Amino acid sequence: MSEARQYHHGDLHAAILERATRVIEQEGIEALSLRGIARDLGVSHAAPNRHFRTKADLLSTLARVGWEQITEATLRAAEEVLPNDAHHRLNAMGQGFLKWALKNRSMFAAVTHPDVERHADAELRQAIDEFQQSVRDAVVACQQAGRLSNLDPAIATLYTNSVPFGLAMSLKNPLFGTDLSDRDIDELVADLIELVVPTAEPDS
Amino acid sequence: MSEARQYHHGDLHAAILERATRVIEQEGIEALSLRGIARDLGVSHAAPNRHFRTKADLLSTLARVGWEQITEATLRAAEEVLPNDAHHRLNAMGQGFLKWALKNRSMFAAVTHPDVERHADAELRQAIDEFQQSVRDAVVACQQAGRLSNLDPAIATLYTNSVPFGLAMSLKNPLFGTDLSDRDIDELVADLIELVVPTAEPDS
DNA sequence: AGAGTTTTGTTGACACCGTCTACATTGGCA
DNA sequence: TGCCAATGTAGACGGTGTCAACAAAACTCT
Repeated sequence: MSEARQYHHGDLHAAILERATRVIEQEGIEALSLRGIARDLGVSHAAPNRHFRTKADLLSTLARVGWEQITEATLRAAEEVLPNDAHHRLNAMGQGFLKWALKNRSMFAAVTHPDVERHADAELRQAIDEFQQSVRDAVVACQQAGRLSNLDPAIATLYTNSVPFGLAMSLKNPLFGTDLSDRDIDELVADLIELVVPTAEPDS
Repeated sequence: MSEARQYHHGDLHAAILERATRVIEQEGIEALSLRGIARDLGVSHAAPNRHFRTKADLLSTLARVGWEQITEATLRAAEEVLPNDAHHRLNAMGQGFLKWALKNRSMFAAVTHPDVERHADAELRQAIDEFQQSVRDAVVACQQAGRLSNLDPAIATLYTNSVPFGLAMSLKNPLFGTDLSDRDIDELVADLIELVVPTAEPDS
C-alpha cells in the first residue's frame, strides 16, 4: 500500500503547494509551472487543474499562505519581546517581518510576485487586510504612548509597513550588492529596524 | 513612402522597447510577449529576436533603462532643491525616486520584476551600481554634515535606498488598500520622505 | 450492502509562447 | 558595382496553460 501508484493521490492539493515552494526556492519563481509540478508528483499534467484552476490561482494561494505566516510571525515576535511596551512591540514586529522574509524566500517571492495583484481573490485580500490591521493597531498604540503622535495614522502605518518590505526586497536581491555578508543577520536586522522604530529614548 | 510596409522597419529596437512599456502599462507585465509585440508592430514573430535574443534580455534592457532614469531623476531632484545642503539633497533624492516610481509604473514594474535578477547582464549591473553609488555619496555627505554620523555607511545607504523602494511598492500595489487617494501626491511624498531623511532640525 | 452522485485524476486537444535554423531582402561599404 | 553584414521572414520544435470528454475512486443515502 506504499509505493504503488494510486489513482487518487491522497492530498494532491497540499502536495502541490509544498512542491511549488520547493521549486521556487531551488529554481526561482520564474521556473514554476503547473505541468512541471504534476510531473514531479507523478501525476497527469492536468491534475493540478482540479485544485488550482489557473496558475494565477496557485500563486494567489501561495501569497495568501505567505501573508498568514507574516501575520503570525510578526504577532508572535511582538508578544515575546521584552520590555513589552508599545515601541518595543512595534520594533519587534518589524524585526519579525524582516527575519521571516529572509528565511522564507520562496514565500516572500510569491507575496511580491507581480501576477498576484491582478487575480487576487477575496481570501488573499482578507489575509493582507488582517496583517495591515495588526500593524495599524500597533502603530496607533505607539502613538498613544507618545511617539509619532503628530502623524496621520494612515501615513505612519504606510511607513512602518513599507520599510521592512523595502529592506527585505533589497536584501534578497543579489543585484543590490550590499556587501553585508559578514554581518550577523540578527544584529543587522536589529540595527536597521532601530532606524524605523527607535526603541531608545530620543536625545534630549 | 509612408505607410507602405517596408521590409526593414527602420528602428525596430526602439519600437519594441516603446511598445513593451505601453503593454506593461495597459495590460500588466504578465501580458508581455515577444510575439505579441511583433504582432502589434506588424512584423514577423521572430523579428524581435534580432534585437533581444531572449525575453529576459528585453526585460533586462527595460530594467537598465529604468535604472538610468532613476539615477537621472534623483540627481536632478537633488540639484534643484533649495536650500541645497546635504540633508535637503538626500531628502530630495528620496522624493525624486518615489515620484518617478509613481509616474513610470511600467518601468518600475520592469525594475522590480523577479525574472530580471537572474539574467542580469553587465550593463544592467552597472546601471544599478551607478545609482547605488550616487545614493551612497549623498548619504556620506549627509553624515559628514553631522546627521546619522554614528552609523555604518553601508547600513545607512541600505536604509536610505530601500525605504523609498518599499514605499513605492506599497503605494503602487492596489492590494495594499491604503486609502490615500484624496491626498495630494507631492504632499504625501514629502511627508513620507521626511520620516526617512528629516530636514527639520531635531528637537532639542 | 448497493446504487447513484460528487470528487478527483487521465487523456487528448487547442492555442499560445520562446527560440532555433534556414532563407530572403536590404543597406552600407570597399 | 558588387559583396557582406545587418535585418526581417517562414517554418519548425518543444514547452506551457487551459479546456472538454472520459474514467476511476470516494462519498452518501436508503
